[in-house]
Amino acid sequence: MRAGKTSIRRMYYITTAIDYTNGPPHIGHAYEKVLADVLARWHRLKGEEVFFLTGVDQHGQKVQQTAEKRGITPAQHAAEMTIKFKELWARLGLSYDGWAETSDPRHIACVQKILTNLHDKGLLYKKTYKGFYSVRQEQFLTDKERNEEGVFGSEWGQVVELEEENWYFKLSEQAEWMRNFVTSSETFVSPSFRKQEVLNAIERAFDGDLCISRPKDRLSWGIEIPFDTDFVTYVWFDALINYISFAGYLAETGSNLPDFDKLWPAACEIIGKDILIPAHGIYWPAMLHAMGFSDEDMPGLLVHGWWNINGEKMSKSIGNIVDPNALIDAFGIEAVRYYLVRDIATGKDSNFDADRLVMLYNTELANDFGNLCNRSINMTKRYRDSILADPDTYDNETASTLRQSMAKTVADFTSLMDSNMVADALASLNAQVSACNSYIEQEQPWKLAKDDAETTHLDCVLRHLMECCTQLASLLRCVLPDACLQMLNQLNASELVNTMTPANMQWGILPARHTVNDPAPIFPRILSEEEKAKLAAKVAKGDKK
RNA sequence: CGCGGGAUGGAGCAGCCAGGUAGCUCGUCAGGCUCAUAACCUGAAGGUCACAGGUUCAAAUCCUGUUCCCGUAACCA
Repeated sequence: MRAGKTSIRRMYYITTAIDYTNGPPHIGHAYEKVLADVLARWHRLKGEEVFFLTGVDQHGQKVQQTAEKRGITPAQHAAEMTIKFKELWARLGLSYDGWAETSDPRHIACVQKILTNLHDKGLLYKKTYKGFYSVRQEQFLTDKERNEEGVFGSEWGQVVELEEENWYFKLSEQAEWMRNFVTSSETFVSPSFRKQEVLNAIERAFDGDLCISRPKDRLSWGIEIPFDTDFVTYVWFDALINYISFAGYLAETGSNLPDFDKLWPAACEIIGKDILIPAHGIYWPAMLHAMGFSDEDMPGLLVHGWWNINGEKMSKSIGNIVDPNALIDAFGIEAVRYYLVRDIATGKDSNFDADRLVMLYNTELANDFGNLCNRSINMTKRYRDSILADPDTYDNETASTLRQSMAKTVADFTSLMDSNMVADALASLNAQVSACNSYIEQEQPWKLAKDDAETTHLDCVLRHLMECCTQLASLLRCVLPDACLQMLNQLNASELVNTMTPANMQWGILPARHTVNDPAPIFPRILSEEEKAKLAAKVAKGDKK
């Protein structure tokens, strides 16, 4: 549909679901955004041009209701909640390039153009629906809502029979295309086990068409339907459109939005498993196809799992919502970012456990990686006045093995991150950290330092350690940007790795006579008072020995 | 009823798609080291891979059935 697209240099376009501004953000919101940020940073690290979009969904019934209860306007309530999201994202260091909020006039204009186009094509129609309506819940009820006696229970409050006109999107016309597309596409949904769910859902979803409007007297907080101004459009043609509206689709000149042809299709739309069906797996591609997008112009969906709390689903009614701000207050940003992508296999569910958060931070970051860098730099400082000798003056078996495993780590990390398997990528990195710590034990640099005959041997050991720390820190930057920058600064290597991508990362980043800066712990251990006391007791005991 | 996921040493997980000595982290125990954030390294104990059949020279992995756990259940126009 867009001739000459191949000549344009494509960017890596990554999006997240836009969060509903009914309530404040919880750990599930934070997970999705951190995952997106890590992947965005990874692709930037690879030298790709990246556009990372996230934002908020501000319209709808629940926002309007909550605002009414609070005695403020929906716009005010949405704006307040939006600030909470933005503040959290700033704390977590999210590097998004675009911000999508559905009350943005540019988005509204795009939605209205799309609706007009579809209306002109005859893909939208108006029809009257008659049914039972719950005044309290403000929704129509189906037979499913009837209880065993076949009546609507008291939870629905007053139920009246009501007749209402609305606009519909001819979803059913897309069924055959959907079936073919989802069956044949290798990239539309990942992980692959989700594809079967979408296929199963297609058979059920296309019985009828999709209602896309609400009369204004029932819902005013939304985008007005341009050709029938008594109605606003309802959720699908509002929220889902953000992925293209903020990427510059049908944008006016001077709108300050990106060049759509460079971005689309999105390489990675990150969503939770709860909104795959029907919204993103069915409605979204059907909408795009109706708008004229071809198979090649469909986005790739990355469907992530959920954090459960003590084996239970996180929910307001159970009252087990985990507040990301409180977590950051208690454990710091590095620990939270690390945990959220380390302790869950992308796509699967995991159980949230603050003890594991602390454990993973203390062991993998503080004890293993942080301590490796610290002890290595410290030895360089102590034994060599912080100056590395020329390379190639000495070599041995252990050094050669370490170089090989370092190269393999870069390759493994790359292929795992490219498959969005962040937890596994971090595991491969940790394996190399262990190899480095093991290398130190084997070589015992503190002994080499006492032996004049081992001068070049010691130089070799220190150089290998510094080089590994530099490479490891530069890879880990996508997960822990601030901490790794500090580490690279201690290594005096932040400039040296700036232009480096994993693909051209080779042994020998640090030049001859490279000088490192003074070491300082970057990942201080998280200890409770009780643990501190325990450690002190252990030490006292050890001293007596 | 349907659909999806899961059941692997004390805990949490990977491996299963493309069968071939059961792996990782934490915990436990025993050693070692002293450069380091009282961190690090080595070794050991601990599993009939939910159960029952089948295919195969060979099954955690493929097939069939069973049990248990979790999620979801469209069409709420």
